[in-house]
Amino acid sequence: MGTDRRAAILEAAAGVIARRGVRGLRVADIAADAGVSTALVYYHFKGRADILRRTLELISDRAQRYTADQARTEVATGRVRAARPPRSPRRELERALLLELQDRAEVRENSTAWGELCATAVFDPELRTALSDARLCWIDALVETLGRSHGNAPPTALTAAAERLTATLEGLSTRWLGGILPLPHARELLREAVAVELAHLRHAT
Amino acid sequence: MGTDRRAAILEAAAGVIARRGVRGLRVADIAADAGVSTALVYYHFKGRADILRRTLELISDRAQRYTADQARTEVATGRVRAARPPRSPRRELERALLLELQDRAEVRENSTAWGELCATAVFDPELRTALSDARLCWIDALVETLGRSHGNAPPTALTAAAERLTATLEGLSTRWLGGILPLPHARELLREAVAVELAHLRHAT
DNA sequence: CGGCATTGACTGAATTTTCAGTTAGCGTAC
DNA sequence: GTACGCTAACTGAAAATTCAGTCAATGCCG
Repeated sequence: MGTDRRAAILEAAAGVIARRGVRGLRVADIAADAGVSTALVYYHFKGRADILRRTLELISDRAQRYTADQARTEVATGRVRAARPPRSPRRELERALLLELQDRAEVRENSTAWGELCATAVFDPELRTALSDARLCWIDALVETLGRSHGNAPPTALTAAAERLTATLEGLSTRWLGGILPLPHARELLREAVAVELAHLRHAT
Repeated sequence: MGTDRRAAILEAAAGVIARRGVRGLRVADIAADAGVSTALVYYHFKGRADILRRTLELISDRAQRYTADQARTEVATGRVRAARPPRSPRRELERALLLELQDRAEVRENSTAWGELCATAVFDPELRTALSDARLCWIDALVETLGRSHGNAPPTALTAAAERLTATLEGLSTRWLGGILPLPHARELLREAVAVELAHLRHAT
């Protein structure tokens, strides 16, 4: 276990992807970024494709961690100070989604890499399945959150809302990362999207 | 003006991008696809990067053309048979957006290439500006459509709705092309998104 | 008209660059 | 002494880009 070099290589890969994109990802760059020889990369990984796959896992784990941290925090505080007023469903939903629209380096990197991997997956069936799973999981989580506040709405309506919200989030994220939509504006649009969808759910009940 | 070879090369480039992605774009492929020597590609264009830029222009022109054709058709028929009942604002908006979600080869190709170029633009400032213009133009068109039916809503609300709808469309399109969202479902989600946003606009007035 | 110069479109065959992937071996800890 | 973590230097193939010229058309002078 003396080696965290392997992990460093993956971190570096995520960084390079965020900086130059999957298209611009060269094994030599990863190595340089990790302060390591290219040969070591091949010592630890099967090849470029393998690195990509593992990096996807890293990215998706990180995203998982965001939301997990979030949930854990809520539960913990909920338990400790039971007197805290329950967060409104709207707030809860907003927070869950806005986690992906923050100006923290980690988030930005993650979002960029995610976008790249989505784009790459269009032409790479192997990435596709993994990505598909991740997205379904993400949608399920949202549906669950929605269900807690609008459990009486038909399940298909909940799913549709979750699908639209994640799609909207991805679209906004692309624009943000593409530099044509300032972060605050993106966040505002997303908040409104949540409000709009929730209003619709209430009306549909 | 005797040469449409140059245009053929760009058409071919769009096709190759849609088929293999920007990363899989080889100049030799473009040439082969256009039935031309690779050298000719360099005769007409400065290099790979130049081709990419010009192809983005082509793609965005094509998208423009869709909507222009659409608008022209509406105006024309409106003039000729004035008795035709006016299309409901919702229908009009739906049609404009659903144009990008069709199973026609031309549309699929254009959407795929568009997605690829968006993804590329995140890392290429030169592409970025062009893309930004195209998107603003697209949003303006939507705002205008929205304004015709909800002119009394505050302009910022119209813009926000248009921004959200285009973002949602792009997100759905990505999923469709990525093969994780069947086309009919994507279309249904988009139709609902329109309904949801319009309801919100009405309420906000 | 008919020959000659010029030019733009175009090509096949190099040349150069770029990268993923390999090899041979060094140090060191056990 | 051997297994492990690691590197410098290399290879081979795939692509990008350039070169040296062909060909067909156009203009122009006599």
